[in-house]
Amino acid sequence: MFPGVDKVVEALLRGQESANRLKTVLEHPRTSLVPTEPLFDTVLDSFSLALSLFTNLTSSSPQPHRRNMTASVARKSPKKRSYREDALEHYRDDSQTPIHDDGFCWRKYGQKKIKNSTYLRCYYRCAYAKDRNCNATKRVQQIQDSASVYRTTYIGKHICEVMALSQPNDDITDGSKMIRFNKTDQTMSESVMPQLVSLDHQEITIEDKGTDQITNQEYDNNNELLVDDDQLLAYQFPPFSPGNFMFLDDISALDYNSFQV
DNA sequence: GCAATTTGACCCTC
DNA sequence: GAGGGTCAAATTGC
Repeated sequence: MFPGVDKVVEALLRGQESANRLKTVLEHPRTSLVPTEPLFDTVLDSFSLALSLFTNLTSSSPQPHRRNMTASVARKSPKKRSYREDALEHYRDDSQTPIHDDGFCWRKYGQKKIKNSTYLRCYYRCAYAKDRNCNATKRVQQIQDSASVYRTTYIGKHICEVMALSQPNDDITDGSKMIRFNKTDQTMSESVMPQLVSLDHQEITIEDKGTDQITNQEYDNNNELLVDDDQLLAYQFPPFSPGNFMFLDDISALDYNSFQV
């Protein structure tokens, strides 16, 4: 078997496990106090990881799940953000349907007719931009007539999500509370930390052909994926794109023969 | 009444 | 001056 395929399957199985938990929670909404969002995140992160590993295995073809990370540049004007010089982290996704439900809450703040384009470009920012000083924004624009391709560009990091993960005890916003889990909820505590992905002990190198970016992933003795803050943000931002999302039923459709050397 | 969306104006970069 | 991103008042919907 092609090296690394077991990692992909491992990540998919983890996503499946979380999906099953989510199903259980949704089937008993009245008796379950478990929030669904962490489970959603775990499912989506697992599939994002699987896709990253999978595209690395098949890197001879163009990668649909591409990231274009650029370094942050100091803002020249405090009032106006330059979309060229103040380049924050970017993620672009082309899909046949506009991404409305990507796991984050967006608020539309504008739309504009773009030159040489038939369609309007819509601008969204994080709904918690003011409350949590989250600078994440996204643009959605239909770019092709025939195939109805929608390009969604994510810019900036979701600070609000990081805050949600790092503040398990206190209020995040006025009137909203985070639910604290005790040891009996250990499975949920694991779900709240989606960056910890149990895999075999080894190092994986992910090379992004589009940006020539190489990422090394290390695993500790506890079979947990070691992810630094930047990697965490990269994985959770955005959690997934529908065009690249692989449903559980599709796992069986994996062509393992293609991994034969 | 409040929140989300719309839309024209404003501002910044090239 | 053109093009694109954001602001903020007006509008709409719940």
